[in-house]
Amino acid sequence: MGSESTDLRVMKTRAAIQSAFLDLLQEKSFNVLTIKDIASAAKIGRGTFYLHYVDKYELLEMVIEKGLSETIDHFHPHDYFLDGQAIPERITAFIQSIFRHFKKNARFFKAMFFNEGIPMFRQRMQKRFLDKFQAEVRQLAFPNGSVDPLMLEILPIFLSSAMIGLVSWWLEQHMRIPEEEVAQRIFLIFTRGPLRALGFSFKA
Amino acid sequence: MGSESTDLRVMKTRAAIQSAFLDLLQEKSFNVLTIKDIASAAKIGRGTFYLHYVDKYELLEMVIEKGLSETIDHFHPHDYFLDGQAIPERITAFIQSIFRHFKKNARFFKAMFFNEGIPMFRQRMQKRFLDKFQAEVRQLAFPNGSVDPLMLEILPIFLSSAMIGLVSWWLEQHMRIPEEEVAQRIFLIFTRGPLRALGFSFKA
DNA sequence: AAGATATTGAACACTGTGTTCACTAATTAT
DNA sequence: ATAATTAGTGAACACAGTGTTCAATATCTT
Repeated sequence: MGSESTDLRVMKTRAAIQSAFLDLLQEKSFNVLTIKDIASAAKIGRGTFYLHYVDKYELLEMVIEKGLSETIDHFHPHDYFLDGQAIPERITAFIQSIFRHFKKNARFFKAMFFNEGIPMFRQRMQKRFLDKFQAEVRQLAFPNGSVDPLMLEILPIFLSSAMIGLVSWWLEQHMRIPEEEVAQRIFLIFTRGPLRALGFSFKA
Repeated sequence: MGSESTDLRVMKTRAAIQSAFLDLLQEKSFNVLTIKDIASAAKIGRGTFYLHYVDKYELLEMVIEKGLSETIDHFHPHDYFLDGQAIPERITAFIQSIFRHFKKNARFFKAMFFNEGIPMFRQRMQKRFLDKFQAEVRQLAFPNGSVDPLMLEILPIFLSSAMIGLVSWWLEQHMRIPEEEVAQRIFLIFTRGPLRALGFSFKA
């Protein structure tokens, strides 16, 4: 049951299971997927499935974990700031790289975002982003030295929720709009704020 | 099976089912909930459940629909703007009222946000917000007359994702922080933008 | 080539589903 | 109040999916 094994048969079987699983998730809700479905799509015996995973939830767990750790490595908030100044080119470059990563792994993310039965994927993904962010943000030199602690707590949640929502929308639209375009608008929202980005001013 | 019925027995039974259901969702994943669990918590026969709902998914559907339509009525974006100007007091008042609504219906929202097995709740809720927003935003008078269409598409998604994320975080923290405090920070983000809200400036 | 290990497929008990049916209880209409 | 109507009960049933076991077979490793 150990996740590592060099036996060819094991590797082939697991790859077949995971690939068949992702394919099935494009068409059919995770809720109604049966082990029989997965086994026959992967062309293995039903009993064989149980030699590798306790149940379909563990399989999902493994697939998610793999997908998320690959994703999180693209994320280095620390690089986008220098001495309390944001570096615009790096920020837009980062936003674009995020979108490209999602495009490259669209099969995985479409399954995760849009399959009706996947539990808590957004939350899990967000948690991973937040953890990484927290770890890196402590090393940041802040302007003025002191920052409002509540703002420091709220903002990462605000931003990660917003970004995950946007990426999900973009995938849902089949990546219709070039990532450069989207990234540019996001940058505007970041720098000017949502209201001004739409052209609003404020009443005194 | 019609959703409306004035028969006392029917109303009592349905109320018992829905309340037991929400209670169970606080402790146990929707995935592993059985009709038997629900029936015995609601103190009805298992067969009786099927007189009212096709399966547990339809029950969930009904409960969600009820919760969301009550929520969406608290939302009147149209009121927060006047002739291309945002009205600060109204915006903060609105943000606070959102948080209060979630506090008042915490049993429902905790189940929906944090129960492992609820499928796609965030997405569904977001869609309802977006639809309402779209319907109202057309009536808005925009500054300069013309607005970047892509920005107009992206921003509602950005904001609704962010807000849903924040509310969910706030509930998860057991509403530790007064809604006035949170609303004030959100207002800052809206007006100054995320980066400036943290005190960053920009390199040319 | 021999030994080790993974896969197979059939069988098994078990749990939950969704339906039916005759019976009883509660509600509504007269 | 009583009759007519409708809802709830509880037991039985067939069915589908689960997770396990076991001897036989296939495939890898050394």
